[in-house]
Amino acid sequence: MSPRPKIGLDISFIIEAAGEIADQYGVQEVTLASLAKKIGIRPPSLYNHFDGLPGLRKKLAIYGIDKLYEVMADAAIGVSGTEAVIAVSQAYVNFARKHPGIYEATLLAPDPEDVDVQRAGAKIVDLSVRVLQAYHLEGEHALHAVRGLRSILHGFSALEQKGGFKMALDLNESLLIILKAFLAGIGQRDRLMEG
Amino acid sequence: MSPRPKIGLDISFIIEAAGEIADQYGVQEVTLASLAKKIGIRPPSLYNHFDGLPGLRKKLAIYGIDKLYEVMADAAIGVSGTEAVIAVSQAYVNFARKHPGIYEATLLAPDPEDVDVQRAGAKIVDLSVRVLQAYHLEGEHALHAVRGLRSILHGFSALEQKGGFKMALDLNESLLIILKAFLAGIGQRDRLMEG
DNA sequence: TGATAAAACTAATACCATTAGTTAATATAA
DNA sequence: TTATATTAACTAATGGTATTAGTTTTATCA
Repeated sequence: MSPRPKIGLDISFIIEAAGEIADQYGVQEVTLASLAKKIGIRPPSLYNHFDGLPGLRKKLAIYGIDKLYEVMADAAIGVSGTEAVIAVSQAYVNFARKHPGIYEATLLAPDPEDVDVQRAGAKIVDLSVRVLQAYHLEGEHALHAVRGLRSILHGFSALEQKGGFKMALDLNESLLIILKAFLAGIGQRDRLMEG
Repeated sequence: MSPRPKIGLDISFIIEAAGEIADQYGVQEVTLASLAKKIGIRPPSLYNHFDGLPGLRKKLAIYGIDKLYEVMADAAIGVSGTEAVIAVSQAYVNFARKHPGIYEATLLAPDPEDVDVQRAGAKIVDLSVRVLQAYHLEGEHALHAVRGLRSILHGFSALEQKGGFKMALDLNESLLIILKAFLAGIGQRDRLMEG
């Protein structure tokens, strides 16, 4: 059928290089110029591998979402209930800490509605739904809970990264307390009755 | 002492113009070129008002934080307890919806450790602490709770903006459920005993 | 071996921030 | 009121950026 591409730079290799730049210098430093320099080619040559800077950002976003999913799924192995939610959450936050640039790139896709981006993100949503099923939430309540968990995890990660938490107070302890509070609130049935 | 500046463009006017560009076209479109064009001067002239693009970003961040604080403080008037927390939270999220570019700029200061930026942000933290005092949290617990609330609000706002919530599910309902769950969990004393 | 297609390249363009140096106008001081 | 100092605009020039067009090299396949 279609002839194999000539032996050149592998697209995965290129995206990984972009991820390294993002983690090391920040996602804004991922330019066609810096990326080309890192892998030893000229900027225009990159257009053979993706559609300009927007194309690179999309591929990097999907790459990051996939990597994030992997560490979350791995953390979910062998645990259940609240313990599983916390393990998955800590994996999420630790990924953002270890790969600040790649994590930031996960939300920097030029078009969030893009099918490929959506499909990658859906896996994380599905995993979150499964892990929260221990709380036996009814119907839409499970979806609200997923939004809450994701809001906490992204908000916490982003604020930690951008220097939003300035107090001298243990960050891991904060995360644990926040998660436990949210999960306890999600778990109780009569929450809506009170004052 | 120091002579008054000649009648020229007011810095507040310039920053407001930058905010309009941010809200209309996205914060990435706030360039010295686009801003100069909007206010009818040449790009280099802007250097008389702030120190290049980083200087503009810092001023825009502080401007946004101040505006966000205003709507939050206004929402806190005449309410107390859980009602106050929810009112302030909704004001936060609504500000991010109404001013997506300005909101995004609040976290885009070139140096988050900058004294002026910190001072602006501290007012929001203080307000959050005061509003959460209804829960009579002991010592550090109040600070963990503030971090949690801020994580939820920023995470929710950012994900809503970046298209992170794709399900057809009412967003305001999600926010309310998330907040009530978190606050219920924060409120109960024996949370740490369970499973 | 020869044809094809991929992937590199050079050259050129347009837009961006930034710096240097200049000019005009205003406010302050005598 | 006049002279001076200061502010805020300007033009011109530089270097970095993405991007397009057109060319060349090279690997793969028939």
